[in-house]
Amino acid sequence: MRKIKVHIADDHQLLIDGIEAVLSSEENIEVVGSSLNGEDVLDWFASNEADILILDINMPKIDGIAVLQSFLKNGIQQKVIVLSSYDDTKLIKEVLKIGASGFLAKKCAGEHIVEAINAIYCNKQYFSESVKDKLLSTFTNNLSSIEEMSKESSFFSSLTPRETDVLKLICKQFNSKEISIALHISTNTVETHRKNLINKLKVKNVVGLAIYAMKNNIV
Amino acid sequence: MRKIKVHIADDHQLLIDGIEAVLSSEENIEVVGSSLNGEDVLDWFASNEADILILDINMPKIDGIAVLQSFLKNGIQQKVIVLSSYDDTKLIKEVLKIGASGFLAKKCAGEHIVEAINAIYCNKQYFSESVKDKLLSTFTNNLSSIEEMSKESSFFSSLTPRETDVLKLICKQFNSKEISIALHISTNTVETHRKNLINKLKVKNVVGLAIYAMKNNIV
DNA sequence: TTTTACATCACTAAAAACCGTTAGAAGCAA
DNA sequence: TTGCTTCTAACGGTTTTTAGTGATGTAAAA
Repeated sequence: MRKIKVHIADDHQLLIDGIEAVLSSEENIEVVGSSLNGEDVLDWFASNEADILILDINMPKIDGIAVLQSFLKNGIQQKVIVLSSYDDTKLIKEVLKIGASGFLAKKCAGEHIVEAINAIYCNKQYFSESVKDKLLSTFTNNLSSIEEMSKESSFFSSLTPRETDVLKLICKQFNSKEISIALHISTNTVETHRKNLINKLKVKNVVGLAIYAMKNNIV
Repeated sequence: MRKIKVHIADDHQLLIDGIEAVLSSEENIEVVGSSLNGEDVLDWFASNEADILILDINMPKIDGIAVLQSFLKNGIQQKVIVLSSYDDTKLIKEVLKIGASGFLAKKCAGEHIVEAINAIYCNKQYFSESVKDKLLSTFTNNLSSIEEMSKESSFFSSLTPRETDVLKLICKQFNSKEISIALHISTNTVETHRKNLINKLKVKNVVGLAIYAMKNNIV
């Protein structure tokens, strides 16, 4: 019998080992590789292949979203199950749009990951219960959700290097003046970057920025 | 042979199942229970016992710190291995002070959890490599670290209910006026709570508050 | 009973953040 | 070349946060 080849990507080795241990009792599933960050995922898939990629969103360097976008850009048809700590509706829609086949919240049980792998291997989709609920409530609460989805697009448009620099320092609780000194630029420039960050990430203030940064492991 | 009884507490069922799967291959270790939040941990330990508690810091309702404090308060001598996504020096020192015997960053490998359980069962301490590095660098960088530790004490002194209310709304990117409306109090009061939060948590501004909230799963 | 912690509100003044808009220079790609 | 993005910078103005200090009522704890 041909086994389903799985690659696991998560920045917590403990979770990788855990999932691997869960899957080891499944006879038709084989873990063929793992990565601790998005860069490693792309490197691995450049010279290897797997049937299914289990991909965490929150990873350092290159995050899960960027990995999916890279697959999309390069026309790689990879079956992906997205893992996330947050079952955020925006996040779910976004990853589905950019090519994920399934979405599992980390709070779901280990058995579901087996179900998800089997379902997606058979070209089905898979969502954990909590995720289904979230999605349904959005559709019932808002009839124009399709338009909204397109508006929400490019929500995860990646930040420029400089914006990332500024964001990191914001999260160190630096104010604009301190950031300007650290980066050797004027405070006006720092404030421009701040404004652009707030607009780009569609948040209201620095708190939104900090939370975005935390959720996306920029900190 | 008597098996080491282990209880696992983490808000991600997937991680619990993973650790359980990792431990299932160990003959001398037995998982006797698990909890998805701090409240469940306290309930469980009220009528059961385990040799070792593997305790995640970031949990909803009652977090890991509060669980440890509760053990301390009630004179319960429980061997605890603390799990955390963040190998923050402050955090490590704090949990050791309030009774943890070991500290594992989630980014460490599954095998280390087995090592940690065995070591702590024999009344030793256990730290993952990254944690050791962090601690050492603090001691070398700062000779007066002992005094600092005592200063840092009560860092995690829990917030009052009202402060928590305000903090939650801050994390929703509400400003003071919006918070005052939401909580039916004056903006002056809201600003007092903000000030107290900033002083109590020893942060510089709202960003520090937001990050604290994220790390402690208040959001 | 006295102290302590908590929640509430107020006033001032300075610092910082936020908003909108404009615009030049550099680099890269169609 | 032209268009696009990024980084840089500036101006003027409004809103919000932060810091410091003080004060009151209430309820629980010592």
